[in-house]
Amino acid sequence: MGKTKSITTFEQHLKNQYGELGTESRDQFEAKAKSFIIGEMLKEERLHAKLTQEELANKIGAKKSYISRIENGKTDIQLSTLYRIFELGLGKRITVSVN
Amino acid sequence: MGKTKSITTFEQHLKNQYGELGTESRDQFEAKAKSFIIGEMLKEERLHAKLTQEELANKIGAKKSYISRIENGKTDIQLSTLYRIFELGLGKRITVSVN
DNA sequence: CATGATGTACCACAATTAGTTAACTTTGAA
DNA sequence: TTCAAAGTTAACTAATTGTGGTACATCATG
Repeated sequence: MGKTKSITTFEQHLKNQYGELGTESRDQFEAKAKSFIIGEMLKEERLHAKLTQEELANKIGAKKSYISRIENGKTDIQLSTLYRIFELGLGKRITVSVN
Repeated sequence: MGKTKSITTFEQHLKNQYGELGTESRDQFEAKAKSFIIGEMLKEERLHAKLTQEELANKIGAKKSYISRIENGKTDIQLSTLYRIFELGLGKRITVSVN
């Protein structure tokens, strides 16, 4: 069974990192929250696979600094990147579903 | 219950659209296949909501041509774009899970 | 503490998406 | 068939990811 994380779990954490909602819209805030969640999932899976950021980066032809940025939710990644990292890099299967 | 589509479903369709696997790598091929699947999901949900591409575009502050490109899998979108379209535009919830 | 391994931040640039406009094509209904 | 609405495509610009490289920070452990 796959793991799914709720956005609410990280809301407080994000407020600490980015400050209270104010200047930015709710949408932008949620986008950051979701990048953060993806990052958390990646870190979890990477550690589970016992790989360092550098090893994972090598597997997909990227640099460790890039993996770090994604894990910390600092960048909005493309779908193809999501697949490349999880499937090519970690041998996991990504599923996107609409509810 | 959310809908999930398999990549294999569209493999033949993609071969028709892009030709046989050859010059491009399997990875690139799968990336296209997945963009296509996302597009199919979007079209399905949009029609279910009884919206035209233009109406959906207006809801998220975009143009109909952009929606069309996504529905036809012609562009590799960012995660934030995926969320914006489905959640803001269609009121649906996107879930990304790792198996 | 000292050292090496791991992870993060910063800066710069190339490649690609995001977004617009406008023309063209398809579809469906009168 | 005609016409308008809906959808597709191309061309182009602007914004941002993707990427490399380097320096810095953190962590674990002898």
